[in-house]
Amino acid sequence: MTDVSGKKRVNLRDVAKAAGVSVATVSRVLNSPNAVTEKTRTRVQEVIDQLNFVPSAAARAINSGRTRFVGALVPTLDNAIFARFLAALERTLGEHQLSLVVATTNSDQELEANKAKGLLDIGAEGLIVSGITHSADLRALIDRARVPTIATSYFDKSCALPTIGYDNCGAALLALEHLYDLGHRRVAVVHGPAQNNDRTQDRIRGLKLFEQKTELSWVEAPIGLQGGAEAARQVLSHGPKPDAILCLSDVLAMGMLFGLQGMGVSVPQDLSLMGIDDLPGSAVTVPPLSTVHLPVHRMGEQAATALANWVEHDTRPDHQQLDAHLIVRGSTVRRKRNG
Amino acid sequence: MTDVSGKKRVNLRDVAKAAGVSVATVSRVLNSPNAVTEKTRTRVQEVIDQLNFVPSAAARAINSGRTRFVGALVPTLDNAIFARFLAALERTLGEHQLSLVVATTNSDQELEANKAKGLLDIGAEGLIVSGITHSADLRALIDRARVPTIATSYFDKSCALPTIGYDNCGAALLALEHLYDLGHRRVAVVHGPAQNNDRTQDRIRGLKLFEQKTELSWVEAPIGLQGGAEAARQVLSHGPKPDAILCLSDVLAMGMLFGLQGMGVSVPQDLSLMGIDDLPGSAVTVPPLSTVHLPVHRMGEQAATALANWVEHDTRPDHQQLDAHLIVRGSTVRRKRNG
DNA sequence: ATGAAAGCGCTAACAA
DNA sequence: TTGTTAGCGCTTTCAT
Repeated sequence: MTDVSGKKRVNLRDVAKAAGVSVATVSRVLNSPNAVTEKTRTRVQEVIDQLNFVPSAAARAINSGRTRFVGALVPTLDNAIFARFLAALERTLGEHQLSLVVATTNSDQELEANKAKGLLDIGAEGLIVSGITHSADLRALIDRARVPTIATSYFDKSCALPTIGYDNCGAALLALEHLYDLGHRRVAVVHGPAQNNDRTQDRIRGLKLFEQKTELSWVEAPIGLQGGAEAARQVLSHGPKPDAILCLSDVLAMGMLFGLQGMGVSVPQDLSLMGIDDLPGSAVTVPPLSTVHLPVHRMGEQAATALANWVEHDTRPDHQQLDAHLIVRGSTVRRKRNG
Repeated sequence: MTDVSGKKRVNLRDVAKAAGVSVATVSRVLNSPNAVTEKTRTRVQEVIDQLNFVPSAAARAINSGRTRFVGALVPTLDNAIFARFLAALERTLGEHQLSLVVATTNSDQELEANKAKGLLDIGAEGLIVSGITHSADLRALIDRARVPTIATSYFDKSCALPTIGYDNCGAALLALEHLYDLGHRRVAVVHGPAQNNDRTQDRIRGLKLFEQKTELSWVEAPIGLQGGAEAARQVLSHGPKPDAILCLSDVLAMGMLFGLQGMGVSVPQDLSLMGIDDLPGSAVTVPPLSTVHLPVHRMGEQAATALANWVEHDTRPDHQQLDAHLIVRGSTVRRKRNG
């Protein structure tokens, strides 16, 4: 702290002096209270409270090697799905007395590696990354520094990093199967930028597994309501009208809903529409959006807990698969005989 | 860093030894390069690069008092408006080599004070808070510790803290005047939880200034699409149908749009609808949303720059008012004679 | 311009 | 159980 204030911060020695004990004892009541007599402990604690003593995080870090914060690298804050994830992450890390430093990567692997390095340089004890595809630099960095690092939003037990996430491929398939079951055969798929985004790539891969049974067309659009709305135009202007539109994220689907509405296309009368994510708002759109629920909140909690344990007790977590499940609402209906 | 890895991190001494200079010299090329001969400087720099030396942030902090990070306290991440603000804040702080630690307060002043204390304890050099109303604890904390702190999302030059934000009262008024100009006299106002949220309170205050000229009714709803959608029911079930609905945030307005749509009410034919915020998605709703643009992105940039300068050069920033302006789109139209 | 050395506030051996 | 003391890696006088 740039001690602008006159009197400098109270330190261990001040407390020790005031309590009539040694610095070691004060340090003990802070770090291993059981190693101190109850009597001295309470006395010291009183002095600590009275003097409003707060141990210097820096001094502590330099000795114990603990900084008590971890870093999270996410593509963007500007998407409710990550914001929700981070909210849960932060809350749960807090329960473990860990702070969270957020860095956004804009889905740029080089930027991601740089920011990760920055986080490590300032002492991050662990890292949360999105997905399993990262630059060689970042992988080397994590390897070399042996930083506890968890990959999220993706489940892949063959990944070198522990993954905590869902099966993106399966989630997409869940959606497409639902549309298939409803009789839709011609499906337009709208997805965010696939480059540098393995979650999206994996969802696309899932859909391709189904390509014999359905006729798929593809549109890439920037994530966001705008992107979804603009995609509507593309979907309807090229080729024959699809039976259904599958957006690989809910914001895209909401944007699509507006886009279609603007063009006079009714959902689900004219075509079915689905998303993936299940944002809170997806239940109140008109019609309410069928989607695949992705448990990002739980993902945040589990990632936080796993990372905290790894950092604190050096216990590397196992991969954790979270369940993604279909949510059928009003935006998807059985295909009418003469569409 | 809990040095799990075998060989420990390179330190200043290692560099000094390898370069054949003293630790002081190495420290100098790091912190005041001009105080060193070009020759030695380059030589030392080479060794630094070669050994991949990164100064310990903790050790640096303990000496210089600099931790190079600041904290931001926001009500929630789960609202695009804050996410956008933080994105800009983070980006711009990065340009000043400052990291950002985010803490969410859930609009709870006590929680806010606790989290602020936590941030300060771990060495935050500055703070960004939302609004100007805070617990006595927090005010005392900021005062006592003399932490550079900027209040955002609110402009009030009489505030003890420098404020960087817009005139919430005026922004709301801008919206209501627009509705008034279109001939609307009966306006339902939908706002988020007002308790503990001075931005909302100030917007409400603004509207009340206009209460002689318009007949205002009030509905409070949780922020989010859901909240907005549910508010639709309330707005239309109590009392006579309003000429227009003014939502004090865009997400609420979007939710309202869905809610109305679900009830068979057309915007803007049956009534006009406005928001405040101007989210990117607000331009693509159907109809596109009239709103008041709040420059949160610029706010993030300016807050970051101001805080960075305060922290680095001890220059307390002035209050900065950002311009909020009306955006007229399709959701508001002139009131028809026989509504 | 450079180096030697004294800390910064704390933790962790080690001793008592 | 408690105290003494040696660092941790760096910055910063103060000499040279």
